[in-house]
Amino acid sequence: MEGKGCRNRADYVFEALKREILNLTLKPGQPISENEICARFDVSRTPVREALRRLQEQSFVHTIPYSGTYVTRLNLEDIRQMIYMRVAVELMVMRDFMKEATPLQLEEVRHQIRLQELLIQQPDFDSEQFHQMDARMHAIWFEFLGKGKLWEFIQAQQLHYSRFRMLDFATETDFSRIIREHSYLLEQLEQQQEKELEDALKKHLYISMTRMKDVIETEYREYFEL
Amino acid sequence: MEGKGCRNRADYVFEALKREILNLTLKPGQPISENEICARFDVSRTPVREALRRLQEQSFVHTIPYSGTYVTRLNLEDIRQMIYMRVAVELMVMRDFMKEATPLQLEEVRHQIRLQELLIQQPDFDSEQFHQMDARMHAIWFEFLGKGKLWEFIQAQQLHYSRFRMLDFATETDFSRIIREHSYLLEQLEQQQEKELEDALKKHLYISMTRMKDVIETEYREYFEL
DNA sequence: TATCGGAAACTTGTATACAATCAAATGATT
DNA sequence: AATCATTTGATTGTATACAAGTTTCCGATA
Repeated sequence: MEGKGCRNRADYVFEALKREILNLTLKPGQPISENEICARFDVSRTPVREALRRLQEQSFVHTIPYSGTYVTRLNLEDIRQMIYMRVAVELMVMRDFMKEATPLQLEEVRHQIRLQELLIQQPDFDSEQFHQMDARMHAIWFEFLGKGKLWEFIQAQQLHYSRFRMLDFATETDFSRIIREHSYLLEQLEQQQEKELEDALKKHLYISMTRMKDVIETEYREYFEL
Repeated sequence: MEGKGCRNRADYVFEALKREILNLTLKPGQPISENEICARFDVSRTPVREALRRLQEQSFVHTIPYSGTYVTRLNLEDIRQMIYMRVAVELMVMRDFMKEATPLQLEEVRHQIRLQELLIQQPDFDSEQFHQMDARMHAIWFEFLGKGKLWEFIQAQQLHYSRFRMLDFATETDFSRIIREHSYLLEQLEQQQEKELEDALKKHLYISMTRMKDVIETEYREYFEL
């Protein structure tokens, strides 16, 4: 019960529901019954409602008064604009980093890429592990620039995008492609090739968007708005 | 009571408190008494607590269990990184807009700038009006690119920055400077001067940061962390 | 006087009862 | 059989009582 930053029952329910929404255990569009949650966690409606209001504030659920509460559906256009934002921010971070990167820092980045290569060579590696390593990879640029909080913020506000990527990961098989792209990014950064860096980063971040277009239209259509 | 999107008492309290926090009626660091709020709005603790939990989720207040609830203080480093993000996003938007701007759209921007000039020539103009016009100005780039939602998002996540700017506006007297900067931005955009555009935008957005440094250290020190 | 202990008065956390509203099922009417 | 009004059961919204913990204050004690 008291795992992580759960200082009370409302926190616990909030974290649990958030986790289930993010890993798609609770499906987009699915109705959520307050009383059912109460029974599941053996708490009263008060902490459950607090959790739901907080989830609503982050647009993970929406409530229709006197009617019902539902897990929000994914919105492709919103996700597209979020990725646009992330490209813009990460590009500026990389350009700034390019100007002042020390050999020690560059080696640290290379180290991260080599770790990724070793991970996917293990026969039973967990895609969740890779996800974390990928995030760590992107986080490093920010931290070296003293913009760690900004990365935290970007991540926090991209949780819907991460829900989208959850769908993506099920179909992803070629992890080596991602690593090759990381290598290429570092290469262009070291050689101060601004234009190539920009194009590569855009491609790297937008690719899941294009890959998923058809999957959405068929299998998971009901997970999306419109 | 039912003004705007207030569907219930909790919504009403939330909007009211949020407004008071943003315009600094409720001062950073100030304790908030649930019972006092109850008395003020003549509602029970339930909707008040819902409002506070939502405000907490947006980091406008923080609650120490069994102890108290307080308006969050401003964090200069956080604000700095937020502005960095905004520069990155807005710069990319302007660069993209530069490539595909139509004469009609450019005229619309010029129109906005002229409106600002006319506004500050009125002897009794409201600085809040100017604030809105300034926001409208920046919003236009996004809308023309079909990224309106992204601007909404940026704004929503920059409410702390807006709290900071509230302090700034009290001391701001030279609104014509801001308008001159807008004109200059448009000029560089029309002439496709990427480098100059970038420098001007950075200066335009970072300037309040540098202007406020000394004010913070003296008059409003207790509004900030550290 | 200074320090420690404990009671009292605050704070937030939780459970519960009930009110308000909506949505679906039901039955009367055409 | 179809339609409309009503009832029934669902949901969320609100008030209140009490539990749990923290802080403050005051007095006993060294």
